Amino acid sequence: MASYDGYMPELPEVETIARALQTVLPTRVIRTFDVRLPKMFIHEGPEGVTRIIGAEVKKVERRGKVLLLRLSTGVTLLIHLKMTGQLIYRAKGQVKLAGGHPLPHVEGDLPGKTTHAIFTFDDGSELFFNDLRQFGYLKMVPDEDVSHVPIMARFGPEPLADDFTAEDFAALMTKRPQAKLKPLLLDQSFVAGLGNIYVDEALNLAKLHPLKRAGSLTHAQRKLLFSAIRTVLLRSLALGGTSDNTYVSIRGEKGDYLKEARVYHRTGEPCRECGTPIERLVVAGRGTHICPMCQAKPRERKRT
DNA sequence: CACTTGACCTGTCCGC
DNA sequence: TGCGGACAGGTCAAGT
Repeated sequence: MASYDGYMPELPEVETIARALQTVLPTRVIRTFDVRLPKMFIHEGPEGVTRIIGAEVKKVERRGKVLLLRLSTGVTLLIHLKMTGQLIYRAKGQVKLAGGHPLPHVEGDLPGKTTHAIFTFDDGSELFFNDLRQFGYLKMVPDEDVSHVPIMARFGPEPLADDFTAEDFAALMTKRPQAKLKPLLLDQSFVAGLGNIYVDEALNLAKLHPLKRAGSLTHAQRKLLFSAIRTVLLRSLALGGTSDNTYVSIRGEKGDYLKEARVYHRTGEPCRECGTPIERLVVAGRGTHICPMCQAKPRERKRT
């Protein structure tokens, strides 16, 4: 069945990268910025790299699945890894990455043929942006425009934010009663940062079928789904994310969440709760994994 | 208006 | 052994 495995950096993976970069990049000054595949570097106006070279990295943040590098020159770099993007950091003189070579899809030493942009810093360290499928991008935006970039403007609440409560989540659900749970949770304007892996994981933990309508949930189920989302995200964060195929940390290390995934990538394997084989179906055009026993299929009323 | 589909890409897997 | 097609999926634009 399933052939090539994606790896999908979602909230836990992007957060893992952001935290790691935040420990090494601030106060570093960018000495060179080499864009090998021009379409991966998006910027307005003619200045291009002139606002990047010589800039000091002030802070690294995450919003949804987007990384934000705040620079001292009044611009922010928005980095989206989409499915197969990697950011690999190498200290000066470092020979081997912690995860060992070769990185997925990077044969031999860096840069590889999927390396599309390279930063070098004042201390001799380097940051490589690799992307097998070239869907990702680096977008340079003046600080004052960041919140107006469409992807940023659309984001819904951060599911792990302290001030985002179960009641807030339940209230949002009542506004989308017709929506099916899976496409709703994948919608970044509903809640930011969930992708295919953690939607499947959260729905299974909450014992809810992905085709169930949001409006059909009881209040208890809405709160249960909220806590399930937080549980799977926090657990994955603790394990360094999910490495299905190409995801690695900035030091080349894989994440361990897949080892204890409940349903994702476990088609045919026994449900950890009841032993029933995990099934794969397609919902909203995406591979979807469920336990058919724990997650009862909703009775769909025929439209007349 | 809400939802679905296709495009963007490349490597892997499967069938013939 | 080789080749073509399906598939993987985040986001956006276009279609229903």
